[in-house]
Amino acid sequence: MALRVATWNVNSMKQRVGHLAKWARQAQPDVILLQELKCTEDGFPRMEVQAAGYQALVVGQKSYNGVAILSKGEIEPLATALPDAGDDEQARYVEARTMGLRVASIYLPNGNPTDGRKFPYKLSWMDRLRAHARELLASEEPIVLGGDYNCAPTDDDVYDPERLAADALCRPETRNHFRALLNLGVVEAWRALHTERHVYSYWDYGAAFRNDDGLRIDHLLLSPQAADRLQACDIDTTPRGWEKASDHTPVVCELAA
DNA sequence: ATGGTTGTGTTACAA
Repeated sequence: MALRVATWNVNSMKQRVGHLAKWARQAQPDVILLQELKCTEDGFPRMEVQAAGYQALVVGQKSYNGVAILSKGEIEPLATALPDAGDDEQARYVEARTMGLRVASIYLPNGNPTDGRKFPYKLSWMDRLRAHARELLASEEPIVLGGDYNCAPTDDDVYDPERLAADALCRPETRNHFRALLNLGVVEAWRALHTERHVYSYWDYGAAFRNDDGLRIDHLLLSPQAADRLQACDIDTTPRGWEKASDHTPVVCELAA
């Protein structure tokens, strides 16, 4: 029986707990990496998540950010932030061991607007992620680093590359940092198994989903030991079409047992 | 089209 690992930026856990439970019933993922909870650990709907069949490890903060790892198995917490946090208190990283994997839920900074403090913060956060990923890979474990990377890796992952060329999600600096992460030896699961262009995981609110004006910015990055077990990876657009949807939709991979 | 939308939490900010 294959192991299913999903990532989903839910854009408010409070607003989306119903969608999460409904989708989990249909898709039956074993592990779900969540981003943009927009709640504290105290505000996390633990009972509903438990009723859906999942244990949860939550790193939250008021109003913004927030990440969690949900699992049908036991969760051994390993980290609640990236190393070298300094004065960075934003809840964007959580890591654990579960179902025989090491997993992390990542909410990479958006970086817009690019002319202020946010873009340098994004790039330095990516540097910290890469340094930590290098350490993790030395363990030679099966690892899944999943989340909202706020990076469309190439123009093939963007509905209108020219219009978004200067956006922090597409800027060359962002893409160079993302490639540097891949160059450590991790595999981006969806692209490893698909050649289609212009397939997306995020669409802005308004008419974007209707018009398929999206970006592919939610990714599952696998260590070689996980990538050797990769059997499938798909983007499930169903929940994006539901009433009161998140602006992101889940990405799911299957790993051989 | 110089718009448009959502969520949090307060009338602004982040996305």
